[in-house]
Amino acid sequence: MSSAVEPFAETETLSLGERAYRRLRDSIVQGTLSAGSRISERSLASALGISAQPVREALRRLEQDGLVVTLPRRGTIVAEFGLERLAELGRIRAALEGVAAALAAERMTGEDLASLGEVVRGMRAATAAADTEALAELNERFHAILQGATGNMFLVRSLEALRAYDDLGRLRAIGSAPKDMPKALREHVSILAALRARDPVLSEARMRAHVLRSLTTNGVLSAPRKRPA
Amino acid sequence: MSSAVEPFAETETLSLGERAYRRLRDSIVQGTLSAGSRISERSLASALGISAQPVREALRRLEQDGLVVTLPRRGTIVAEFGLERLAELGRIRAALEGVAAALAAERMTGEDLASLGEVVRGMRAATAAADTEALAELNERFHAILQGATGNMFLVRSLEALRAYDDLGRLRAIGSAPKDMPKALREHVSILAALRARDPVLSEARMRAHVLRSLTTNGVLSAPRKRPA
DNA sequence: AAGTGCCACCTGCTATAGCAGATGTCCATG
DNA sequence: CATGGACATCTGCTATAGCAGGTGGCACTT
Repeated sequence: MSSAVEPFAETETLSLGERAYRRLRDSIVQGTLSAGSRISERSLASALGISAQPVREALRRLEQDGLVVTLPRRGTIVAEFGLERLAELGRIRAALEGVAAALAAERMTGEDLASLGEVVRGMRAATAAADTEALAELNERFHAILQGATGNMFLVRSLEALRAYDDLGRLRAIGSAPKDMPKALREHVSILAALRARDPVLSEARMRAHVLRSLTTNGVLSAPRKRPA
Repeated sequence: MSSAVEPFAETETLSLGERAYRRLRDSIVQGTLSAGSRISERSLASALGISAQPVREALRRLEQDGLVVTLPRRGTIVAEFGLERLAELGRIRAALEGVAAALAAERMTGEDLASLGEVVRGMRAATAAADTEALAELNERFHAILQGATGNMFLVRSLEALRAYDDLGRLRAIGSAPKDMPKALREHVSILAALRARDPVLSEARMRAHVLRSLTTNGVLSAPRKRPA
């Protein structure tokens, strides 16, 4: 386990607990810390070159995210997730992103809409060039701008946690086929249109459908299940 | 502030951090710790008769719940919530409870359905007797059984956090009029019917509508807004 | 050889001490 | 009287030390 984690490199402005949290989070999401691995507060602390408290703090937060379970006086291990569980979390994320879209449709400023338009324009170019890497980043920006426009920290935090599971599922399933890139582009365009029209209901429906469709093509969600609205 | 919190009474089996977390959570929800109150790790620790670490741990978790914000090196204060924010959180909760209902419709065992039937039967009696207190408890059981049937810890945890905001909103608005009790009963009955039919889409729609309607009669949600499906 | 109790070790958990940074007060200065 | 700066004091944050409980293995017994 000490081989999976390295000490911190440079002095940053974030607290050690925060840094340890993100570090562990990334390690779990990227699979560096595989499911079932036992994590010791002390050994991990010495591996990171810090004390035990920040590590413990990070583990507590990860536990609240559900990425880790700790048996009192026994140990802490990274949680395991079957495909079924990942599918559940995907559906939850779809619902939350839908609500985020609805809120954004009501609250978004013209500046936000302009930023989104810029992102979508970039998506069109990246799709034409089949640049999957740029597309992934643009997709992240798209959702980040939208969620940020809601101004709701709870929503942002929850979706951030759910994204971790999403990445975790991406490891299990084979990478999404590049042939659905045009489809994703069309969906983003239609979502943006609904946002511009300031239609919460339509924005929510389209966003939710988009996330669900994305999950099915990723193999996380099996059936193209019937959905409301 | 030290007058709002008292030392722990007896030795329980839970960790001090966990106890402090729940204690503070309840105090915030019940309004004992009003919004904007400054919380000091040290003073709160001495008030509870424990050390500072468990308190800090609890504050970190509360921060992740969004109930508290902490400015580095400056202090920790309980977050403030306008009615608008509470309305947002209510809509989020409605969406999540909807997903929970959908999952429950797929996974619920016959035993779970029987328990729900029992609860609904109790609701019918309590509604006839206008016993609001029993009704509140039964309502809580109803949702608890349903959420537990999903077996999804993330969902349960998130909804638990959201319930805190819900209680917070209940303090602001005047108590729900007792005249909507029959309406709530009918909604619960219809939800149970959808669950028995194992219809995820219908269960979700009805549950979501139920939560939204409940929020509107509580005054948290203003308009009886149009909703999907 | 199989069962059993004991003990060293490891775990999460809590307490104490002390750090750097931010704040407010009080005094000297214009 | 107004203003700027130094210091006491508060804050969150981290490190060190030590606690109780749980595990595994080794020796001893039968």
